Amino acid sequence: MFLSTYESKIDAKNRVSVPASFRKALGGDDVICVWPSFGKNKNCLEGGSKKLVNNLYKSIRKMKPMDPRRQALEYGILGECKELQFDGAGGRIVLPQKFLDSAGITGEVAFVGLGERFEIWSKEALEAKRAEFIELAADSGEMIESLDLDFDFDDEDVA
Amino acid sequence: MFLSTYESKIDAKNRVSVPASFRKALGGDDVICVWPSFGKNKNCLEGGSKKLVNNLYKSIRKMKPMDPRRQALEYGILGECKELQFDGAGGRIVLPQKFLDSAGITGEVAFVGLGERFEIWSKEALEAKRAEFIELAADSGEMIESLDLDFDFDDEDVA
DNA sequence: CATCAATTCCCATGGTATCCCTAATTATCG
DNA sequence: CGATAATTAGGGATACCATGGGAATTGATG
Repeated sequence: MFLSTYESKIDAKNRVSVPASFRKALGGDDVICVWPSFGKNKNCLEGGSKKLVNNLYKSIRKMKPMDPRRQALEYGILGECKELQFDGAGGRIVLPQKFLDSAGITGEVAFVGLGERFEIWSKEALEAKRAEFIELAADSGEMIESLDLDFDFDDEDVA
Repeated sequence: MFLSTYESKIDAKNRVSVPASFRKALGGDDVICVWPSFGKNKNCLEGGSKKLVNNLYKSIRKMKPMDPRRQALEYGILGECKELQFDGAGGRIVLPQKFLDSAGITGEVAFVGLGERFEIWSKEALEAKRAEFIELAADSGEMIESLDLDFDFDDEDVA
């Protein structure tokens, strides 16, 4: 499970360190999947394990062929997704220039863990985004307690 | 179940002892999850077991993708939550500097048990907060008696 | 076939976080 | 009240991680 936010730098070769905890969450996988987010006001990259993309693919195949949502997912994710390999023991990946451009990333990036997927933001863009939703957020305690958290949990469900 | 309030000090390495009773409430888990509260006037950290976060995650996944509450929870909790490991047998965790800053914590902290979750306050901030509550609280006896306490209680339900 | 550019691989280093051992304080029990 | 255990707190050594640079490899081009 990807959690928390980590900041990291991109070097002249477009290399970036994937946070160690994210690598652990991959459970030994030596690849990671990344694609540009196509949400309206989400100027970032998204990513996850190979398994996540596989599951996504399975879900897509269950949708009706002409469903516009299906097409959006097919072209937006499967069609754009890159399987990036870690550089040796360093735990770095190389982000394609095209991806960096589309997310407006230059020097510093932030990895944001969101459960079974994560997002990669330009550091500044993320700060702006955060300010935006904190406005919207009510009291987090209330929000938590409004949820049904009282059920048994099976660890197998979440990596 | 996290109950009561305990005070504790932060050392130069940002280490803090988690109250023994809280550790027992975790039932042998060697990690604890903490994130900054994003409520408007809640200048503290929140935390709970890994299981709590997992359940939270499951609840979030049931919400509509574009629900602003969902995004607030995703970015506010999952995106911020750190899985902190206990330092050996000592029962201490290291709080990230960022967290301390956001909660205005310097030297002394207070753990406040709230059932499934707990809060970590700067000692002074909590005292101020308490004074505020006591202002608001009318007759606490009446308040307790207004609750529905007439049900069977099963110890198993609460860790 | 030679040259240049781009990418991949490998090692080096500085900083940080983790682990381990020890002392002081507090709680528990006889 | 005294003795023992458990918890909290402090400091040093170690391992890990993020990052930088250089060498080797590949691929494209003339």
